Amino acid sequence: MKLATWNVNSIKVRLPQLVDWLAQARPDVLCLQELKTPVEGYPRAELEAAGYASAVNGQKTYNGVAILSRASSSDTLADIPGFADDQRRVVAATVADVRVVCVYCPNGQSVGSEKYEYKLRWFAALREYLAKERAAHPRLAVAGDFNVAPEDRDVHDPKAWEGQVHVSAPEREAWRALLATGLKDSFRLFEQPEKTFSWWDYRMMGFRRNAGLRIDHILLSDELANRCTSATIDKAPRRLERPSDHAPAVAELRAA
DNA sequence: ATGGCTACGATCCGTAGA
Repeated sequence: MKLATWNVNSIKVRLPQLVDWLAQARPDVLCLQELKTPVEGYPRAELEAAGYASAVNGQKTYNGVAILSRASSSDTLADIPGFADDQRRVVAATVADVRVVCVYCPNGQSVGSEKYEYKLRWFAALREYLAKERAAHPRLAVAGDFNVAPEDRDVHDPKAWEGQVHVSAPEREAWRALLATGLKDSFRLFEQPEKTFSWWDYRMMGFRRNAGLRIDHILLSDELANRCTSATIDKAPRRLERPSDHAPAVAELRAA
């Protein structure tokens, strides 16, 4: 099974690139973030024509997530149960024998801001929810835009970013608390090239300078981590005209 | 130089992203 995640920064703008990428990469499951459209505007028919079913949790203008799958999905769940939130950031579904949770974690704006406090509250709620998913599903994958660079090697310029949002100690602690529910960062199961990132600022020629962060992740329960044969970031879509500022992360699992 | 793009929905600027 090939699992992927991609923050597309508007599914309407990126639909042609998305359809091309699906045809070329042929993931079995793709988690999408920042759809920026309500479910009524979601291009379900176009993606069905491309061979993919969709579980969608949409919202006008902001946020919005979906799980695309070649096989049909079941037991779809929108949002974090019991966490009052008007931002559509989570959708979960079961595909074949794998429970998939797609997340668009809050940005946090700046350390100490109201949005930062929201980010930390949100991560605490996500952790409680994932602990339950993990207890119910030994084969669990959690994929998305986490808006956290877990370690300094996930940051192009750790000195410049020190203490900033995406790398601050409380955010990294919240990240480790997610892993402590029984999940592994698939990317770090393998030797990786240095300075591999998943997001680059649109400004200041961020991509050309490889001034990026690794903030898009695929977490796997132990059972799936044991089946994982590769974990990569596909930079090709970031090179296109009018790209998303994020690149897809991909993890491959061998059959059980 | 604390800006610089990009998307959106409101209008020709403000909000948000990271």
